[in-house]
Amino acid sequence: MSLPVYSEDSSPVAELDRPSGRAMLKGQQTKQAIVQAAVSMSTQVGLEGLSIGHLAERMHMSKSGVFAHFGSREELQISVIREYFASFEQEVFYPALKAPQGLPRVRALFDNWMKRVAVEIESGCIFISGAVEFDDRPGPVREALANSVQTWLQALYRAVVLAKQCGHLTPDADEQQVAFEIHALILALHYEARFLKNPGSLARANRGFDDILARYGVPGAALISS
Amino acid sequence: MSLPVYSEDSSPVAELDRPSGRAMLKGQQTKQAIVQAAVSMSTQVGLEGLSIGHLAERMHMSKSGVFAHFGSREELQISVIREYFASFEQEVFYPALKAPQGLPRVRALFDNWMKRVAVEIESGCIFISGAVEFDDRPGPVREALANSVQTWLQALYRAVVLAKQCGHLTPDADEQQVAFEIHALILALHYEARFLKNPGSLARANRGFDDILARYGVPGAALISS
DNA sequence: TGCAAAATAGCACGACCGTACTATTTTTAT
DNA sequence: ATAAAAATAGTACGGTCGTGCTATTTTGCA
Repeated sequence: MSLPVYSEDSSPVAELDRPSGRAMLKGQQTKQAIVQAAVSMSTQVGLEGLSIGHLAERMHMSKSGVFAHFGSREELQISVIREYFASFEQEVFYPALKAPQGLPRVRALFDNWMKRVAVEIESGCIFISGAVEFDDRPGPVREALANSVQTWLQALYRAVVLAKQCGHLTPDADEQQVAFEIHALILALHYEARFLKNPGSLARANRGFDDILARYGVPGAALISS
Repeated sequence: MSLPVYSEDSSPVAELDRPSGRAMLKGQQTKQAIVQAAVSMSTQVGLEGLSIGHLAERMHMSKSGVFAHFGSREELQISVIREYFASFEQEVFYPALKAPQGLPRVRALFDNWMKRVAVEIESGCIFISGAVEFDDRPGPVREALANSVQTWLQALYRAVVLAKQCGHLTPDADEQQVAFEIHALILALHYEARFLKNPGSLARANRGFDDILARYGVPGAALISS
């Protein structure tokens, strides 16, 4: 065995981390590949179920070879959370910024979120499984996880606030309430589709969102302004 | 050490299992006490985090002494689920049957559920943590868990159906949708209060329920009929 | 009261885990 | 090409876990 093969992802990791400057060190490439495999494993078995031995096996590396990149299991878990959050941002948050402020953007955020969760019905979601695993287990892992989730929920909340400021929502609409109910729909979808395998959950989450807009949205407002 | 002391619960377990006949065997009492301690542990660390060693320690018994009552870890977990479900039934479901059919009963079910979850914000909920742990881990434990949850959600659903039949809900109300959204509120409350420690979650779940009734409920209907 | 049965304890095994320590190989820069 | 540095492998240790096996203790009934 000469050099570790990144069997997880045949596409080469971006050769350049920073566009200018020296190419990514070999170790950094490997680390990146390990983290990606670790994310993939964690979605299925959770951050607690993630084991360095299994990860090494999947990477065709030795346990100590993998371990050396992180120095501790906790650091590995935190790296997983960071990577997962980054992919979430790229997939859900940033694309929605192309939609105009107000309801269109809120809807884009929700739609992108739904698309991702629809996939995660099969693969699992670290933000949900991690929340259960680190409920009352204080420490840096819990902090990293909670920060990531809060950051995302705050972004959603701000989009709702903006929508109200645009006049897309009725003046009595409580932005925190709206964000809470959107989050609720996603959680129920994940629970009922992934665990209970109830059909129709996806449609119900979508319908729930439409109802929220029907309640708090100003009819046609999103078409006029902005 | 003469006989195991049930330090977990000083109140003696019901001396008579069946009202007539022989008193409960000593072993059955101990088993019952073990299961109760196991439920208490599982709510905090999950069904996967539950270890026979820790359980034995808490019971002031030997590992093998505890183990002998169940024969396997899986059987212990299933016993925990059964016990948890039974307590859920006693606390949430049955008391709500005293409320009249229709919206009052739906509201009673929700209120009792909320009361329980409010406590579980500190202690944890096996139906939620277990769902994440046994997402894609087939086997008898997953089955027992999913069956319990489905039974409860079905009961909630039937109460909604009844409410619509009573004329307490508008004809266009989708009973499955209503049940889904109620479940969603509970899940979001648990997530945001227990994991994120967001204040105000309880009020938002309550407000969400009121909004559901405002949308689908026939105003004053619950006061007139039944 | 004594005896069979049930309950509990004691002990050991094999598996898996994170991780420390050392040796070897590969990479990087001169 | 070579030496320093980085990356990876090898090995071992202590810990925890579920569980099988065998003793011992406790219980319940004749």
